[in-house]
Amino acid sequence: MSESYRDDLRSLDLFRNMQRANFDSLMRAAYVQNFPPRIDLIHEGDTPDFLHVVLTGSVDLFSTWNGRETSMATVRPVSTFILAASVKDAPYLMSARTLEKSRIVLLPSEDVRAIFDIDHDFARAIVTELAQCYRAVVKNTKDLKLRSSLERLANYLLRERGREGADAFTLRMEKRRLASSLGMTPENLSRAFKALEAYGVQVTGTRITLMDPEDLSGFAKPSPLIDGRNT
Amino acid sequence: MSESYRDDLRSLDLFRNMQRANFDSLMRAAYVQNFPPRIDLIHEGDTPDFLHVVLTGSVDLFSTWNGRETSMATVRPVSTFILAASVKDAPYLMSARTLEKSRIVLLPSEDVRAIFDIDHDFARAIVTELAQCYRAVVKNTKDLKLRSSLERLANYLLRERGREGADAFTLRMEKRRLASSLGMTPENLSRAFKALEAYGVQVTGTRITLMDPEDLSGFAKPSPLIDGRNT
DNA sequence: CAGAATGGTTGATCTGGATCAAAAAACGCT
DNA sequence: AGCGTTTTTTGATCCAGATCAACCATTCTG
Repeated sequence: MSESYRDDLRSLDLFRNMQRANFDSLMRAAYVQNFPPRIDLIHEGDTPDFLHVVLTGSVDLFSTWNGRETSMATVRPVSTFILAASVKDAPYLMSARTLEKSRIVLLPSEDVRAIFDIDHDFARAIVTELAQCYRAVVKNTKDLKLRSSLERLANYLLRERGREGADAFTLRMEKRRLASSLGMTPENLSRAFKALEAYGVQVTGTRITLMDPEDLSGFAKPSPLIDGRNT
Repeated sequence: MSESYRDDLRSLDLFRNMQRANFDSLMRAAYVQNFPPRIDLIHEGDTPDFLHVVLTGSVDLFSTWNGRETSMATVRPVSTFILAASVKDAPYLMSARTLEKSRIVLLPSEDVRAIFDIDHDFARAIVTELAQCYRAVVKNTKDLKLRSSLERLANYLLRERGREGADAFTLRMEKRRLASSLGMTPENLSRAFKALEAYGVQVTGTRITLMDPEDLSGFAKPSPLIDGRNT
């Protein structure tokens, strides 16, 4: 494992405060792998052999049932995924596939659990991370159950604006996946963008410009308890 | 705090393995309160001063946005709620109200965090609990995004049957709340029950009888990755 | 026990969003 | 650059589920 990857991992909240010796031991068991786009990394129902960390590229977490499929989340560098399954040693609830060429670190779940048992700072970091994940999913549920698809899109755009810190930005995923993650069809997303023109949303390909964020915000009614990133 | 309450708490996975001294210190700071039905216990957005434990009765976790409201979960004895907010010291994402007369233990979040810092077994238990909660919400999201309301109801009934271990059972909540927790309207729930008669579902008031669980199951297509209780 | 709430059901209607079909645009790939 | 594939858009139609309104059934309460 190269030094630079090591440092990337060490900079994550999850690994930052653990003891050096434990981090080193975790790293010795780890290995890095490069994947082409659209490769299945894990399949829901499988045993969580590894905790995954995305170093570069991006990964789609999705689920299927009865021939249907929905996008649950997107994982971007540098962050981990399927921590809950790893620490509980319970089957994956979601599948994962690369969206683009991606470099991914695999940490054997067994080692993660072993070090969790002996390193209190690591345990603490895991708690914080899990609580964060839990709260993110709760917010997502509120978004789904309390808002219409148009409202979800509007709030999504405002969140992206917040991330970027600018009124114009580029969508970070293709529209079909955005539609799925917002719980709607691609056709409907297209029409929803049209409908938001009335609130100053301009769309050119993947380029979004919010001409009147105040107006859009008046419609979207964002709430820190649904849209907040840190709360 | 009476002995019997103490034992009820101690029997929870969350507190079972922590050191006696730490458990005692947590109990000293705790107090028990009785609430009548339909009392607001916490309000989303507030600061999480206490970790709550339901001893008797039941509590509804719900969320609101823009004048709408949705039921997120029901907490039944003996279990805790809003653990994530407590350990993160971040605002509640959900509100809570008693459904019936309830006895509830309040543990100051501050003490929970302090003891979490010094008791590794407690930390471990918190991780397990949070991972469990996280996975429950993920399953709920899959239920919402991948299934129609009729399918959600059918699977709900099959899960209740599994819990009870019998083909006939009584709904544990009023239908209006069931509707909300399944993400539908009361009117629609009523019609959905009608529609499931075709699969041997008999409804008399709150009494449900599944005349042909196999047939219902063939329609509902339950999956351990959505409906499983322990996985 | 009457009468008022509250919860549940039923019917009629409406609408958000899905589905189907097809054209247009964007994106590889050789 | 040019061809085939995939994505996106547009239009037409359909359907699940929401809404509105009325009515019935409970249960609470004075």
